[in-house]
Amino acid sequence: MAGEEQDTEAKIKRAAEQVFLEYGYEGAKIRQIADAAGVNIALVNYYFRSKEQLFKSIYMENFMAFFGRIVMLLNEETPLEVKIWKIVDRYTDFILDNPLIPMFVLSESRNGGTFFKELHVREVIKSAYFTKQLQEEISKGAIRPIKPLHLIMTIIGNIVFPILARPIVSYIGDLDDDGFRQFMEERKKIVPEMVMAYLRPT
Amino acid sequence: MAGEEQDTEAKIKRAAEQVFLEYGYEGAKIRQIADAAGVNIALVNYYFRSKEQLFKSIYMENFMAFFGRIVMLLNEETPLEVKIWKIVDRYTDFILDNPLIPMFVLSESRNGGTFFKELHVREVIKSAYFTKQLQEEISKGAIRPIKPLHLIMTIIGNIVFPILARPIVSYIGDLDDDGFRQFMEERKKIVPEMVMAYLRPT
DNA sequence: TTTTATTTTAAACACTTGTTTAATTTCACA
DNA sequence: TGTGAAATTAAACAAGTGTTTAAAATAAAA
Repeated sequence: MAGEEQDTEAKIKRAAEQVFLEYGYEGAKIRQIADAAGVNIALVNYYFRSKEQLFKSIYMENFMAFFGRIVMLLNEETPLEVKIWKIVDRYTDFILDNPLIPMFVLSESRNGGTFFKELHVREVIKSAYFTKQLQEEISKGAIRPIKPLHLIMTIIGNIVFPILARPIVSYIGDLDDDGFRQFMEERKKIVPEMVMAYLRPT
Repeated sequence: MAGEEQDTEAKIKRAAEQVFLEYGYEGAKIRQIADAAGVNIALVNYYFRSKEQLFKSIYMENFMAFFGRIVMLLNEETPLEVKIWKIVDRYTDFILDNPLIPMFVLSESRNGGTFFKELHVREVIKSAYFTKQLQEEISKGAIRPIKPLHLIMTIIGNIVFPILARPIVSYIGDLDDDGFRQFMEERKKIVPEMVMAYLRPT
């Protein structure tokens, strides 16, 4: 079975990611991570020095997955309306495949845990093609004026919020897993239509 | 100074609410709560039996504040468009006054912590006047068809999501407290306009 | 094989956790 | 004023926490 087993360090990291994503920093326990990885607890510190350092590396990766995906989609060189439809479609799929990432990334950034600043996210956004593209469309009078941050918040919020509120949404709508997925699929049509209805000049 | 000091039980509960809202269930420590209340740690269990029970009562109250406010606004007997403008305005103010509630309510409901089911929220929504009103407007052809849950998610998500992502939003937009508040004020106009632009038949 | 470095382990460490106990103080009321 | 219940406290408890240590097992190098 050559190649089936991965090296210990990767095994620990994979286990830690799963546990951190489900329970958060405070809720995750080193022993639980070690158990999930099938290794001795001392090995966790042997490879990663401390719980905090292990957490940080995992947080960074997930923040980049969460955020980098948005930036990537925003900067594709497609016409604005096509792009908006595509963002909603692709990002919804991404979030459905990784439903724990948004709550993890957002909830762990509330109490001073702002080491995402190290990633220079602001510069990435400001220099983004999307910002320029939006400004041009506004200048042409093709769409109504709106700040990029408002548009991004609207698009992403409409996709991500139902995931964050999923237990409540599923309960209220009486939805099982398939039902919830279908609910999200329906939003792939509603959200871009709503955004475009707003942007189109009257 | 009669009436200035409240009774011990209330003092503990107020302190616990503040600590739980900021740090979550796992992050909050009994000793921190007792310190914030200025009482001996044994008193916390004396009045509330256990951490879990204290947490639950606080969670329930905040869930009701978060959710009851929505239901209340949804069920006012005003024309639909007026109502949507009013919901966004009032709920934004509510959330700005209680910015920690959304993350608290949502993040603590991810891991099986689903005791909000005890509150019979589903029935409240289904029997809501809003649901009926929406159906009537659709039948009349006054607005385009949409499921109530989609409309509610869209409205609430557009208000609440920026609050959940506030550290990131503030960082990207380079906003201080006033700047963020102004950002939210701008949304009071954008969100209802977007929703109405979608709902109005072509 | 012998030697050296790397990896893994069992056990303990020092500290924090929620909770309980038993004694003390406070206070209403007879 | 004296009595008993309620409120409060210091201290301890048992279990759980992240981390470290020192020895053992494994792998690599000589």
